[in-house]
Amino acid sequence: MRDLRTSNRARVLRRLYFDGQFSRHELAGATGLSQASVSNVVGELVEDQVVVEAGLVGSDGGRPRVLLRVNPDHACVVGVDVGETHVLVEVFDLTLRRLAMSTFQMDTIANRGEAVVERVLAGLDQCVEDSGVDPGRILGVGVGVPGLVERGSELLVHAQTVGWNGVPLERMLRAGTDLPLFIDNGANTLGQAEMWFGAGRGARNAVIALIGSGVGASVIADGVPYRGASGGAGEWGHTTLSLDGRPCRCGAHGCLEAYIGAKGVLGRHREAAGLPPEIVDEEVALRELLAEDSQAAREVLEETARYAGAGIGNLINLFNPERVIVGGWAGLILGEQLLPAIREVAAKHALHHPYQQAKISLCELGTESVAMGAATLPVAEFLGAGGVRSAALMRPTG
Amino acid sequence: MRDLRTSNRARVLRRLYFDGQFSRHELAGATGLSQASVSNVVGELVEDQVVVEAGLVGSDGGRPRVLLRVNPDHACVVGVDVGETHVLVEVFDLTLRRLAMSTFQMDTIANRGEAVVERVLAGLDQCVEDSGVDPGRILGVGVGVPGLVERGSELLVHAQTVGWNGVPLERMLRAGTDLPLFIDNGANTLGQAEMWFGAGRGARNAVIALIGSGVGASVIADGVPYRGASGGAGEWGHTTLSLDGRPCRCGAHGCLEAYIGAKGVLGRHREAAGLPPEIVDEEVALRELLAEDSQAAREVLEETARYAGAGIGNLINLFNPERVIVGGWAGLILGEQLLPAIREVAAKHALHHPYQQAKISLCELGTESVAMGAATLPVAEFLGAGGVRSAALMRPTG
DNA sequence: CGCCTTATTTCAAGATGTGATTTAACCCAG
DNA sequence: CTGGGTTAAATCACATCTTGAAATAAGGCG
Repeated sequence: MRDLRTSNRARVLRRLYFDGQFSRHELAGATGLSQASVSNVVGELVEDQVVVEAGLVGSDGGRPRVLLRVNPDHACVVGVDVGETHVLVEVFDLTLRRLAMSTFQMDTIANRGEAVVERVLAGLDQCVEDSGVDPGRILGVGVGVPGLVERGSELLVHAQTVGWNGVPLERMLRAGTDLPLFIDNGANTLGQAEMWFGAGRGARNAVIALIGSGVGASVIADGVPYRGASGGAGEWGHTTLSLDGRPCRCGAHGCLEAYIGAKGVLGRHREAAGLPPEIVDEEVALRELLAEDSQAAREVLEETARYAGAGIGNLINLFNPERVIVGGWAGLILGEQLLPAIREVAAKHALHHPYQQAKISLCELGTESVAMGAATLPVAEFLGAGGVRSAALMRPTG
Repeated sequence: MRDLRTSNRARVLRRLYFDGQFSRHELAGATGLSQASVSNVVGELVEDQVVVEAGLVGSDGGRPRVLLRVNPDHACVVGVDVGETHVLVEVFDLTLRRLAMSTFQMDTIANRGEAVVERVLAGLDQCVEDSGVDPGRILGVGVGVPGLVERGSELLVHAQTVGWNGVPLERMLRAGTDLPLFIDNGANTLGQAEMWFGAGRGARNAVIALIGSGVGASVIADGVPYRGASGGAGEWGHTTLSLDGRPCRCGAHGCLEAYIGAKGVLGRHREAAGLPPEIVDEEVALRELLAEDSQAAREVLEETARYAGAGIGNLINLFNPERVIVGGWAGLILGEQLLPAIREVAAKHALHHPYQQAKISLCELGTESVAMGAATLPVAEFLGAGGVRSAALMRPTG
């Protein structure tokens, strides 16, 4: 009994959130509830101002239907993208339209957890002020971080590449804000954004394959993010694709990342061209490589497509997804040109049947989607609680 | 309201099924229900004879607790293992103790769907007679098949290796029995058996890695089998581990199966020894290889451990499981000797954090567990329905 | 034998879903 | 402009279910 009403509210609310406007009558059909129950539930939701009426739709001779929709201004959420060299804070309304943003570049966040926290809190204050929202309406703050999030007795962030080794980010942020905090791997939050609003809409099983300097993946299984036993699932970049192959920064050999990560692609090119390693702007270098009209460049790119295609083939064989969504800054640059070749290779390496099911495409949202995806976390909590601030959304003090 | 009682019955029943005996009092704590509700629910379950009282436990001065347990004789289930060269039918009581079995060897089931159906039905009749159970008490028949099960408008079995290309097994069996049918990939049913009664007990995230002539995996994510978009998830054997490596029977190159499948191991050995390919009893040959005291054999086995370890490392990186359970007839033979080496290699290829979470061990149940796991399917349905024959368990006719 | 402790059942109240019925709102023909 | 027709939404009465509290059951122990 306790949470029957809650779950029915959640059903109705989710439908309205993701599938737009419905009348009470249509909601009954869509949610499987009786019309009487929908009436009751909607009545509560309207009274709570979570849902508002959005006009009438006349019909051929009957009482017009009253369309309902989620009230975007009922509450707002904050999304934070902690990248390896920047901190981005954004405020959204309930439907994730951006109200304000604040961005800050850093040389590196390596070993600078305190500075990151400071920037996040400053950006939060700034954004709230700029957007003019009532702080009491903020459902929570979602934070995407560039590493593994371990949920033990305390939430710890492990981001090897920037020297974060068990950073208690939640506790550190908690010292500066009372808002509910939701912290997850940035790859997962980006994936979540694509699932809600991008290339993953409508899919229940998808893999978002992210290629940047590093390589990772976000897995959605049966509609929910799959995190594994300790939040470490989806480490696609360090799967072995070529036993005893190129050395990888993780210490192993033959990892996918060593071939298709931006550093791997550029490194292979410089080796092929007989040049010494050099520190460059990777994004510029990658674009130059794609534009370069040389045998060496073509070969490196062809090989990149072969590795990426085989890697995606592996994802298809193991996860049998409806969608494989390629993203990450390097993934988008490479994908634009190489996607047809990648599809071809994946088709060769994946089994016929699962390959048929999988649509391989590029991410549709920009790189800001890490913050937007982070902001989905408090929204998801809110929807699941049927449009009420659940325990997880209660501010610890008052 | 509709299924609140059902879900509470299911909660109580599952607890009793998987965690043994409880008093009503303890059940209240364990399920989160109030004592009054537990009393009501248990009252119904006892009246339905799904649950029986199992004696008293005295205490220091209070009313003794009445222990409850699932009634093994309330119902029974049938499990069928359709292998590439045999059909095994077993009858179990509700707690999956075997009551009877019937096995039948075939040269091959290739292109012999009709013959398989005939043997399954004959075995079913035989077993029911041998066990003396009332056919009306049979909850259903679970069938594990050696291939992919596609659940579309009609259930179709695709088993490439035996030439089954869209065999409508459910319809074919339906012609010979009214019992509810549950058909799944044999790898999945075996995995299910290990999760309920074997090496996977208590884990919520696990991968069962099966090595036989072919290689596959069964993935359990958050306690439920993960099947992907169309039942084709877990095709571990055809993930690429060595780009452009050994040719695989699937047509691609460098598949894991080409290295660690029984055929792959034996083939590599014969090549290393400079012998021509030969048709042999693979199991015997594999045992001989393990016993052989030669440089060539040692190298082949060492290489096998390296491939298997890297393959398992990939599973760990992608799924972050609590357990990796190695099985399959060849997996058990190889694993017994190579498991330490495999663990070592996996540790090198997997990232540190997810590797730490994963316990790598061997299957605990014998090869009959395919049939037993198949039998868990109707039981799971029964438990989920709160100990009632749900729609899925209703016999189509009367 | 009666008090104490603990387990289970009973009871009354409150919450909720649902089918049937009623009311609301609008179209349109006459 | 009025009344019938039509569809949407609200209301009602009832059945179901959970639950905290109180009552009852069952045994130990002084």
